[in-house]
Amino acid sequence: MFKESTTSCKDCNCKWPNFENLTDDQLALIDSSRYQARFKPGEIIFKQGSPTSNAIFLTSGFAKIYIEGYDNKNIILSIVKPSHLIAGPGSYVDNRHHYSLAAITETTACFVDMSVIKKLVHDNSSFAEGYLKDISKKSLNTFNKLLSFSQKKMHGRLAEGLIHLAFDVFEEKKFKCYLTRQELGELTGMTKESVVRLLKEFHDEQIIKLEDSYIEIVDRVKLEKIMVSG
Amino acid sequence: MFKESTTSCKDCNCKWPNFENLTDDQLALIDSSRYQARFKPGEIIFKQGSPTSNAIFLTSGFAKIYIEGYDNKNIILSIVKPSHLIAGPGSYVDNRHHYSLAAITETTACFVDMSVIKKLVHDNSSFAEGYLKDISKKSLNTFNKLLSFSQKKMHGRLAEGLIHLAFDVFEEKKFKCYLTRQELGELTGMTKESVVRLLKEFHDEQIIKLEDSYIEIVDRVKLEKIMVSG
DNA sequence: AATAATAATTGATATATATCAATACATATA
DNA sequence: TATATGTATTGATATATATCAATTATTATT
Repeated sequence: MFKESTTSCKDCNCKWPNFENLTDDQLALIDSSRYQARFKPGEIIFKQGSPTSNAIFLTSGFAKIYIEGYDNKNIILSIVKPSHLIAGPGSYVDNRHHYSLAAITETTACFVDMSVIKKLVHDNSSFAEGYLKDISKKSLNTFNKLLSFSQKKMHGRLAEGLIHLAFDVFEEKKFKCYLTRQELGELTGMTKESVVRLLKEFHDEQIIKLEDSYIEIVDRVKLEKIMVSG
Repeated sequence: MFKESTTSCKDCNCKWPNFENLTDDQLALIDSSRYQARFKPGEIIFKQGSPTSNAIFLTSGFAKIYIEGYDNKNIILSIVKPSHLIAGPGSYVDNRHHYSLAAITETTACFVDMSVIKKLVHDNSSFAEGYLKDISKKSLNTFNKLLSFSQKKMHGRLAEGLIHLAFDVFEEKKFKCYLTRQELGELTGMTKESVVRLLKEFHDEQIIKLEDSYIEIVDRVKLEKIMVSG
């Protein structure tokens, strides 16, 4: 990990949409407190338990947000990409991260001092509302995860995970799956062995196609059916 | 359910702590938009999917917040009591409730127009921060629920649920358990039959004591051990 | 290119927990 | 008081999924 400095926030093409609510001065404030760093796949950007000193914005690459649970079992909450805010709910509770963030590809990230974000939340009510919307949306995602994990069977959860990866994260029906089988399991709540078996099953039934490190959604309709029914 | 009108917000002894951040005028605004109603056990206060027109504050009694999942299986997210805000994350996303709220005891509740709350969030940044803190805290609770549900075994989850009920909700080590076995299952992620069997097991091991509709935490230390290890 | 380390795969087995079915109990209703 | 409805309990059985163990690929390192 080494430091790097590129553009300014003002002309960043992957800035958080909520930054539109800031004045030029306010955006400049973010810019001045910001620093950028690069991470290799697997490197930890921040760690569960550490202080929430910074908000993070990816400027390139993908990373995983994951809860480190009991005996080394993780739950991947989401795969994040540029133009999203990454600031845990801990920032407004106990100033601690309640999950970890790690790069899954080569990644560049901007660090913005959390006190600057908080100041802007305080000074600019539209920005505060944008922040509120953001964490509300994330809260709903967690609800959905809770529901999936506790009421769906493996097939349904894996289908859901694959659809999410293809259409929300990588935005390609055929995508390079940077996640290991282990990580796919952490995303969908099952063991890596089960992931292997089910992926093979979906492949054999020609719902998906496995090719090298690529996964292609072949029959989206069927996969969605499995997602809702299973 | 019939309407009822008692005190004002100003001298309500169970108002949401974040109301301290409001001016007298702002609190009066809430007061004027507020109306109060009474519910019998089991009655639904609001329903998942309905518009988030109002924020709710209980003034007496207990209620359950629950997600209605697939084939009539619910997840009870929490048991709520007076002096807490009840306003789903949907208010800032799609204006729909993503969970239902139902009384579990005789309950009185205040309804406050959500547009008033939103106006105050917009006008009063301290109030907005209080709101932010509140939903952040709830978000962390959901993380914990996700973790419990996906990584703990039944024993651990039940122990966690009982401790929560005794010490956070009813605030008595011996409490009248208004929840049915079915509901205890929805709270802890298991079937009613499993609840029955495990409660009996805890009772036989003298960790808890079951007496009529009361549950008493007899050996809190042991129960906490089960909670973290299970 | 050779070796080590990590990830993927496969099969056999164990286990936690749900489901089903029947009965007993409690509470509400006529 | 009798009847109906919902809830609690118990036991037997089914099943989804994890765990364990061994093998094969793949990727990184010397």
